[in-house]
Amino acid sequence: MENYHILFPDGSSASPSLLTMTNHRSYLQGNDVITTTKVGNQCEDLDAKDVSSESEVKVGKKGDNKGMRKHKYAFQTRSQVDILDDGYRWRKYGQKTVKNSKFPSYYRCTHKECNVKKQVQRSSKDDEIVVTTYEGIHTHPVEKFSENFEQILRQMQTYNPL
DNA sequence: CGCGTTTGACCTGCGC
DNA sequence: GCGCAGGTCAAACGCG
Repeated sequence: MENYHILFPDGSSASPSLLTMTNHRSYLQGNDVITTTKVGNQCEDLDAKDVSSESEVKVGKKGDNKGMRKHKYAFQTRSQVDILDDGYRWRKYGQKTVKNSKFPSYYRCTHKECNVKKQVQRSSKDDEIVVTTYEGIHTHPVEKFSENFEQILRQMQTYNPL
């Protein structure tokens, strides 16, 4: 029932007992699999690999590279629902039809002066796979606790020194 | 009434 | 330079 595990960038996985699913079973149901996935400059990395590391993505157009960095990392979740309750409040600001019948949705953190974005899209090949891409670092604490994601983020921070 | 979603238009980067 | 595709804006709308 609670067949649920998380794959971390170093290849280790969290035991299901580490995660308290009580309050979030409606979001993450049995057989859910969360996989942290590297996001390079191209999002096609998402479909290619299932385990790699969080990365800092250099943002900057050619000829105007100021060396500015953005943190960007992604989850692959196997779930029927798109929206993971990660403890933050998200406001949807766009949805776009893309060629390969994918429908990415774009969300922004509603907290003022916190322009963290996330993009949610379903995998083109496996309809049950939801790819959630986070971009940016929250400048404020979580607004409500989500125990399973707290664990995830705690692990993620190991790879995200700030 | 305030906040979040929907949705078409608009903007911008990139390949040809 | 042009056109396409991805990303964002913002007005209208819905819901609690």
